[in-house]
Amino acid sequence: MTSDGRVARGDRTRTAVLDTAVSLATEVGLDGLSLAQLADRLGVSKSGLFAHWRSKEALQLATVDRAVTQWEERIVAPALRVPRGVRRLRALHEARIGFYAARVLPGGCFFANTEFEYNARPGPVRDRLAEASGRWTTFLERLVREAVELGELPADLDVPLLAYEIDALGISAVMRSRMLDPDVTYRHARQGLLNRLRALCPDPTLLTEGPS
Amino acid sequence: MTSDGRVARGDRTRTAVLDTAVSLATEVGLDGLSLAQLADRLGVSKSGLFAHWRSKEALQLATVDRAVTQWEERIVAPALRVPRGVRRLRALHEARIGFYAARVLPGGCFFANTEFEYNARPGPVRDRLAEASGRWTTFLERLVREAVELGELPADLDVPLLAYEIDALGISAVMRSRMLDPDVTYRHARQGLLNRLRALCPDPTLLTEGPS
DNA sequence: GAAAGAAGAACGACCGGTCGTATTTATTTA
DNA sequence: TAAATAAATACGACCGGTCGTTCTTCTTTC
Repeated sequence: MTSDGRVARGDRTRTAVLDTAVSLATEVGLDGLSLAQLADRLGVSKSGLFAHWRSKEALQLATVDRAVTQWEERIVAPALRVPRGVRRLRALHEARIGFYAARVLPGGCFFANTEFEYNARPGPVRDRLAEASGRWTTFLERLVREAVELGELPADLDVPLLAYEIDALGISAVMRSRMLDPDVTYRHARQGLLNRLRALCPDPTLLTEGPS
Repeated sequence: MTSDGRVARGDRTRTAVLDTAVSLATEVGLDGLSLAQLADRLGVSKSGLFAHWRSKEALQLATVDRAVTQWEERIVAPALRVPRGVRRLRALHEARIGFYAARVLPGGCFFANTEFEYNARPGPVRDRLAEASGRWTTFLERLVREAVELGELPADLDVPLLAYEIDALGISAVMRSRMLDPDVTYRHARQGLLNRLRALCPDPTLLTEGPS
């Protein structure tokens, strides 16, 4: 951004490049991303990329950041527009499934490919992903805690454990939907959360309607 | 194997190479595996590998097969030595967690790195992994069904759904243990399964003791 | 001495990265 | 307003290095 708030022309092209980089890395992996291929898809020359990022690693880092932003825009933001409580928990779950379902069919999904490439390998990329994972976990636990405070879930609930169980249903949905039948996978992921909440939630009317 | 059942000398060296390849791919990923590095670690020359496999791709495929075998020896086989029913389900879960925990700390884990590299990318590697995933799912459902038939779980249980939920707790344990704290992750994975079974199992004595 | 096997140099292809040049864009001058 | 100049950007060619793969050479063994 320029100092007066307008979006500089360079920033626009940067974002366009990064969006393409995310979608390319979604297909071939962040490691498999080659600058020649990226430049080809963008219709620019390879050396032009070095005008915006000093190295491939810098571009990869920016790509990760962009993917994190996309994730939060696509999953976190919509859920926050739903009333808090278990309804919001289910909306988040649904948004997550939808996010992956939408991208799994044409190609892959950035996080599904990237987190597993880089986890446990020290380095700046891993650090960013670990940071994003931590933010995500904290966010999930906050949502569960809010539902408890609203009285929609038992007061003596193990909040981190339920957050983990919810996350588990989402993660496995991502993974299994790409190896096995996506339809039954997503159905199981939805039903699993519904069962879990039904067992905990004293007010059944909160769970009667389908996913928002 | 030779026709009379003895293990041919060539097969022994092939297996040794593949074990090293699995452990190397566990660290750098199946894509990141380079023949020079593999030959180095084996103390042989790069061209020697071409005597056993006609191309790198053939060696990668054999590496995947070897990893699947290791998985089944390390996780499935021990669980089958435990009495069937919910005890066996918990033993399988525990074996899975232990398998990953043992390999996560030094480096990575083959499947955690590889399945996500290759899922949704068509090709022979993906096909093998999908096939192994299907076998695993079928196996899990068989174990759940056996517990139902023993009367340890309700007769009207949704078997595939519970199998999915169990698998979900394992998958997410693998994933999260590498980005976030492994100890709390594995604890959640164990407790999650215990809670789920406790809610279903009419006989509490089956769940009193700790993991085998 | 001949056959077999492994070792290592040599190959084409591709990678990330650099550089000199041409083309576009913006600013100044008449 | 139109022409001229300055600045920024994009481009294709090229470099060193690594990859998978092949081919030649040398050692070993019967």
